[in-house]
Amino acid sequence: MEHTPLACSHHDHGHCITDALEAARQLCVGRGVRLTDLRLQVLELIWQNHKPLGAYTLMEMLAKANTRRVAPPTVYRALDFLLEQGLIHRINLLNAFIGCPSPSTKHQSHFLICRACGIAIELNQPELSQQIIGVAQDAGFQVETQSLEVSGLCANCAGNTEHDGHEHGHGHGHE
Amino acid sequence: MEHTPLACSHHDHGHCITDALEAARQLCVGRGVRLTDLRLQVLELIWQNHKPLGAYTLMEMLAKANTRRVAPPTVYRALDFLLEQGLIHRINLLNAFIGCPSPSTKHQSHFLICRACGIAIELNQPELSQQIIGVAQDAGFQVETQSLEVSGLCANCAGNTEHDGHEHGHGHGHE
DNA sequence: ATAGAAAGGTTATAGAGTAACATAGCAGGA
DNA sequence: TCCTGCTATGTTACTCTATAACCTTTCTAT
Repeated sequence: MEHTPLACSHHDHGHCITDALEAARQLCVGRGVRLTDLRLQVLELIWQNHKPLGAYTLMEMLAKANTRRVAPPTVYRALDFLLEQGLIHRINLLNAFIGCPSPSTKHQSHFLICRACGIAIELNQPELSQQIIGVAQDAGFQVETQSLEVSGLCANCAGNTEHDGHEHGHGHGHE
Repeated sequence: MEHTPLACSHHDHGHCITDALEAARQLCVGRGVRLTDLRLQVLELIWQNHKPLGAYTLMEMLAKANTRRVAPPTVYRALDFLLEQGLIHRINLLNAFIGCPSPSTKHQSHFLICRACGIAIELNQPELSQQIIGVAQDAGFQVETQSLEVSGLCANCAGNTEHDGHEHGHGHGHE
């Protein structure tokens, strides 16, 4: 990560990770479900940064970390568990997964995704959820899950491209 | 389709198709782009009903219709064209594609998707788009595309399951 | 006519996800 | 304690989704 993408710029990310892992541990204990080594390790890898990671990327990371190579079902099962517990979200736009910063409160999946640096910022907008439910109800539709994926440029990347020149669409390499 | 799923219930779908194809033709002429036989045929197949269709399903349909088998790149190129022209939308949740009823006006991709019958209902809610843009701006994020995919039960299916009993999750077969 | 661009054909492969079955590890009860 | 059953993980093979790379055909404009 060359120019430490945006939300990442000004925070101690180690703190994000330890907080997320501790929250996950407590939450699993409270629910009586088992946060095994593998599941914890996958969660930890997902939290390495604020960019969604694909299942196969995670497999490679696990292989590097463990010297053992895990097969797809292994990582998908861990991901399924984490999804069920609300510890991660799936970004359909990218076929990728990202850590949830507030797993203890039930909420919908609303993300801003930067096409330049790849970061995904989770929104916390209950009013937006409510408005969407309202619109759906007007159509007689009974909402179960919401997935909002907004693509564009994050504050950092939009700022950078504007300084660079007037261009805004070349996604200057990032990883 | 046994119990003609919802929005499909009470409309002349042949009309949907002819309207969509005519609109597509005019739009392409106006833009000076070529709506070739293949592209038109793919669009027509997508409009067969209001359910999103996968690329490989389309390939099979093309094979049946044409006696010739087309390879994946062929159908994906047609889909790319139709996406670029706004004639169809991609439903990320399903890896599938669906016709756009109003391709001439630029708009975002907002859908209600029934998990029981598979129908996808496109919303037309500029205020919702605006609210999303507003929320993004508050985070310094510059929006380029929006994808809202709401999953749940459509009016028809919610009604049916409630009458059937108290169950609501068996997605009683539909095709 | 003919060059260049655009569209489509073909082969091969990458990427994402799951089915089915085998094994290991952890629980609680006799 | 041992047994039993459940949960988690390992393994193999496969399906589904999508694209790379290269070639041929078909338009279009001069």
